Formats: sequence, structure tokens, C-alpha cells
Amino acid sequence: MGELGTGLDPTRERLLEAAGEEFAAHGFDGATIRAICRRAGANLAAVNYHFGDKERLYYEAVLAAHRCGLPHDPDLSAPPEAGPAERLRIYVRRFLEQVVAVDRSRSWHHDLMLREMIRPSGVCEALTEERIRPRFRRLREIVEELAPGLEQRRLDALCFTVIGQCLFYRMGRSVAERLIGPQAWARLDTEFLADHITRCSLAAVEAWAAPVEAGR
Amino acid sequence: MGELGTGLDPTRERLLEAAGEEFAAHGFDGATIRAICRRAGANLAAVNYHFGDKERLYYEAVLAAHRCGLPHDPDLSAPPEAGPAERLRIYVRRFLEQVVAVDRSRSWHHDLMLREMIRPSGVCEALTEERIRPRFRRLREIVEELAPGLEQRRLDALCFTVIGQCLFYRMGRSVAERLIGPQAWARLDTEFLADHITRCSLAAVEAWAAPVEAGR
DNA sequence: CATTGTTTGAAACAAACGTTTGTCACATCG
DNA sequence: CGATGTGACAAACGTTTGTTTCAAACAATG
Repeated sequence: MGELGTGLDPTRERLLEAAGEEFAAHGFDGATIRAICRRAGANLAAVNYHFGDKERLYYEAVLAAHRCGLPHDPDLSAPPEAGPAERLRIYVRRFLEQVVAVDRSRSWHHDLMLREMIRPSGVCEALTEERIRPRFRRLREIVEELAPGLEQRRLDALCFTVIGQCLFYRMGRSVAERLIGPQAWARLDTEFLADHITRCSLAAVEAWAAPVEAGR
Repeated sequence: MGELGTGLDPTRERLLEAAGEEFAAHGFDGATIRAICRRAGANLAAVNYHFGDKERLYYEAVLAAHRCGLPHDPDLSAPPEAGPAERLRIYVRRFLEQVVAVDRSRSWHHDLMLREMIRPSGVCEALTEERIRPRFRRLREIVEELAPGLEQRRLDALCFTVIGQCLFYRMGRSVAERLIGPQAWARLDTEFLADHITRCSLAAVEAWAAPVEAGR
């Protein structure tokens, strides 16, 4: 299992891990300090001792979960000489692998962020600046390179076209799976979706690109 | 204010309305029966009398909210002789108007559904079948008409490309607004987004409809 | 008017909640 | 050695939760 930080206090680390899973599963109100401590094998008073109160535990747990859950920026592995289309494909694939794909026990990290999206708390700001904005900036660079000279809001909307497609398979999973059936849903594997979203996004960008025929 | 049903009991109706807002704002665990009854101007025991317990109140409130919140199918107003592209534009616009656009007090209806998407409860099934599947079926018909003969999972993915783009502006609003700034976010009005998403989706569909060119 | 069934009212219930307390174990350092 | 500070522990704190109780108020019907 992945360590949540470099802290030297093992109890504190176990509390952060347990709190992340409990908060992700039941939300801030639904999760109880007793369940968190039980899962962490710690005493009930440990939360108050290490974090002060439930709210600060939540704050620390969300930040710790995402500092460890997302290894690094998703498109750093792209060869620098690759074209923007290829970098977009890698970006989408990494996005799907990390956010959407359910690799068993590591799925709860992003449930925390989905809850923050619906009703953002104080930690949402730090989370956005620290983890999301770097990714978004790289996506914007790719789209900007694919279609130079677009107005600002068109550029924003095109980035959201990419992100929206990816995020749907995480956020709308429960409904989407019921809509098309479990077996059809299972056929939408990461490989297929990455290819689908990439090609759709490229077509969308080209549709808005400068009237000059933009060869890629 | 919109009535939540045709029931004859005014207290029951006020409880449903108040419960919807409280559950949408704070979730099932966060909302309290006391706050609901206070908002509805009803006695604390009214919930137990009319609905039995909190869970059945939640179930009824979610269903009632969506039975009244979404007036009718979004694309019924499309002229029957309109082409699929024009019907897609109307579909997207209605989707954005109803789900995304914040028309003051009616915004909480869809918060309920977003919460159901993250952690579906028993009502999610009824909600999907009753309110979402009819819309999804119509979208599939449009896409099928735009690009006949596609394989099933490509058709599904293309529908999700449309829905994912629309839903993002609702689900990712808090994060997206912070990412691009409030003033840039304000410029993404419904009219602009409807046009953007429609054109992007049409380009995406055409990318897969065309005879298979050399893929990756 | 008396009776019946239905709805509301204030009060209380046990359980669970977040938080606090006081104490004990243990390591560190003068 | 004693003094000091850190952390774990059981127990209890006061509050809030969902739920229940029972009597009063009401409308409808005989």
C-alpha cells in the first residue's frame, strides 16, 4: 500500500489513510471519527490529539490522498518531440488510467474530489491550485498548439470538451452502466475510450481551428 | 413556486419540497429531519407520520423533485421535419438550460442527481429508468441518424461524448470557474456553450462516420 | 351532541455523535 | 535519580440525531 506522506508518526499516517477512505465512502457528515479510528487501529482521542478536530482531519486527509494518489503530471512521459496530437492522446490515456480506471483499492481518492466538486469545502481551493491547475495548463498548451490563435473562451471550452468526456466515465458511471447494460459498459475499456476521446477531441479542435486548412 | 405533486395534503407537499432542498444541500446524512420540518413549517413528528422514516422521505423527495423539475423531454419541441443536426442542437440547448443553467431556486433538483451519481442509493434506479433513459434514447436516435451503421459501443461512446460535455459544466463548475477565473466563466453563457458543444459533437460524429481513414 | 378517524403538537426516548478529560506508559534529558 | 514532554488509552462529557409517545385539535359522520 502506498504511504500517504513522509511523516514519522505511524498513527498519524494510518489516520490519514483511514480518514480518506471513510470520507470518500460516506462524505464528511456520514463518516464518523469512531469508524476512522477503528479502521486505523487508533484510539478515539487520537484525532483530536493529532489534528485538533474532524474538519482539520478532513482537510489533511484530502490533501494527503491526492498528493499520493496522483503520482505526477500525466503527460510528462510524452516524448518532447512528439506532436500535439500524440501528446493529447497520451494526456487522455493517463487521465483515464488515473481518474477513471478502477484499480481496486485506489479508487476512493477521486471520490473525494467528486464530492468537493458538488459541494466544495475549504480544501477545494488548495486541491485545485496544487493538483488540477498544472494538468489543466498542460492541456491548454496542447490545444493551443493544435489550433493557434483561438479566442480565449473557445480555448477554454475546447479544454472542457476533452476533460468533460473523460470525467463522464467516472462521474456518470453508475447511471451510464445502467443505461447501456453491464456487458456493453465492460466493453468500454480504457484503451478504447482513450482512442475514442482523443479522436473526438481532435475533430472538435479542428472544427474550430482557423479557416485556413490546418494540416497536422 | 412549483408544486411537487397533485397530492391533496399540503403538509406532505411542503415536506417534500423542504426535504428536497435540504437533501440537495447537505446530502442524506447531513440533512436533518429537524431542519426539514422547520423549513416546511411542520411538526417534527410529521415526517414519521407521512413517510414512516427518513429514508422513505428521501426516496419520495428525490422522485418528486425530478418529476416536477424536468418539465418534459428536452427535444419534443424539435420540429419533426428538422434534420438530425438541428435536432442535436436543440437537444444540447435544452440539456444545458435545464441541467446546467442556474435559474435561481430550481438548481437544487440536479444536485440530488449528482449525489446519486457518486453514491447511488435505491432511488437511483427508478430515477434512471423514469427520467434519464427516455432522454438517452432520443439522443441515441439522433446520433444513429447522423452516422448510420456504427457499431454499438461506438454509438454509446458518442452519446457519452455529448452528455459528458454538457454535464461537465454542471459537475465541474466549482473547479472550472476557479481554473479560468470568474469573468471568463461568466462569458461561457448557455448560448455559447450550446453552439460549442453541438459543433464539437457533430465533428466528433463525422470523424467516426466517415469511411475509416488511416487511424492511428 | 357524541363518535370516529385523521392530523398536529410538545415532550421525551435511546442511540450515536464530536469532543474533552484525566491517567498511565515511556522516552528523553538535566 | 527525578523532571519533563509526548502519545495512547478508557471513560465520560454535553449535544444532536432519528424515532416514538401520547394527548389535544380538527373534520366528518351517526
